[in-house]
Amino acid sequence: MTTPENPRERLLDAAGEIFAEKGFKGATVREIIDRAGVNIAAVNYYFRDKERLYIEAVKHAACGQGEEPHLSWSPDTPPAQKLRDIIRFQLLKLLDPNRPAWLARLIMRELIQPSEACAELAREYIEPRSKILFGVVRELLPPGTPNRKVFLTAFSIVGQCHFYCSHKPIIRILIGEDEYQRLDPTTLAEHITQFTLRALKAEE
Amino acid sequence: MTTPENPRERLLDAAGEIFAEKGFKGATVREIIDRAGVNIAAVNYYFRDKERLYIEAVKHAACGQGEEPHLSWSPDTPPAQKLRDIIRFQLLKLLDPNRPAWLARLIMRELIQPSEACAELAREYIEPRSKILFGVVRELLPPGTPNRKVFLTAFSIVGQCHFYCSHKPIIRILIGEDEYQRLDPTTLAEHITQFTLRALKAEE
DNA sequence: TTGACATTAAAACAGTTGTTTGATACAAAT
DNA sequence: ATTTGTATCAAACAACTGTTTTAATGTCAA
Repeated sequence: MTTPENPRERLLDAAGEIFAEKGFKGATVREIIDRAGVNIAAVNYYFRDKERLYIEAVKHAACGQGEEPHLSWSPDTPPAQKLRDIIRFQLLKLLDPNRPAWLARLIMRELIQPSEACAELAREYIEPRSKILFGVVRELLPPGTPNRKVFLTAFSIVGQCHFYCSHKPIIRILIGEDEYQRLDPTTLAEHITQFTLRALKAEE
Repeated sequence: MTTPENPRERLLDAAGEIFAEKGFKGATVREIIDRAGVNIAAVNYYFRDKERLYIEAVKHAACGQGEEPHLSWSPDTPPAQKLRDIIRFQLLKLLDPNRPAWLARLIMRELIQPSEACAELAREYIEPRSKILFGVVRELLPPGTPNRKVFLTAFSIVGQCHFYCSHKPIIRILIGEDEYQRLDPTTLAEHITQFTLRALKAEE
């Protein structure tokens, strides 16, 4: 990512990063303008104040996040393979250090303390994705399985995945830094997939 | 819960609440001492500074929240029953409406932005508890199962439980308020236990 | 060149922050 | 009664915060 030369976007980039890292109160405008390499008066000039900068930074981060590779299967793909793809895709997105990780933190902050900035973000982003998982789970379960069982199963899957992201600091302490480093997304994806498939296969 | 009259605990209670609500930076010591009804110098007197107050407040909220019924089984308890007890116990604690709601937010803040409190909490509180779960999982898996598989399995279990706490707002949106209200801890515990036991039984 | 406008710069502002001070009240022990 | 130590208080402190001001700079058309 090349750093843009116009101060407005430089501010947005720096702000998104630092706001995600330290929260709204924890981040100072001086630190932001310092990383952006602009004068402090620029935040008042391009945005009204710190809060307006925050809102714009969140929107900028959410929209500018590049296109995602869509999950699309051929009609005869076995549901077990679809499940594997979903889990792997999710874990890669949650744990890949190459990806800008601070967007996830921004969203987790909004989970705890929602602001109007990204209130609708979770809804527009998560809901369509969960619909896909619900469908695959329904394929894997016996026909006529009640709705409740479907999403309980789906939550068991997603819960396993997100745990490695949301509770990362604690996992790191529990199993030690060395062991943690060996937990690559592919290994985890395979474990969760097998774990889930066994639980579902024994279902009937 | 009656408010204690000694300033130290009054500070801890007020601090936990406000830190959870606004985060470490967002909360001011003046607001805390105001709610606690003590003088501002008390935070320096009983704790060294704001940060030490924060650490103690987190630990106080996580651990000191009433005595826990200890998990103790007779030597001939089958491991499957132990697992069921652990899951049920955990979910009851995570979703108990009597438990102040701000406790979860406080811990989630630590997960997003770990401070020294997170490390102390993990070592003093979480580690001993996880040891118990690791032991039960080891009983459930075939003898000689490698360590990594043990805690991957344990994380699959804990991940399923904590998901209902950490992602509560999203679950509420996804399945609707009515359906959410019907998700009592007992139902969830039974689902997760069955799900896990099936995954492990098919193991061999 | 001149003037108007957009942009950047440094400094100052006013308010809030965490923290410390020094005095005071109270109790128990000498 | 005097001393000793604990606990509490109002007040002040120094540092940092977001924001504003004011001046300087650059750009481009007339």
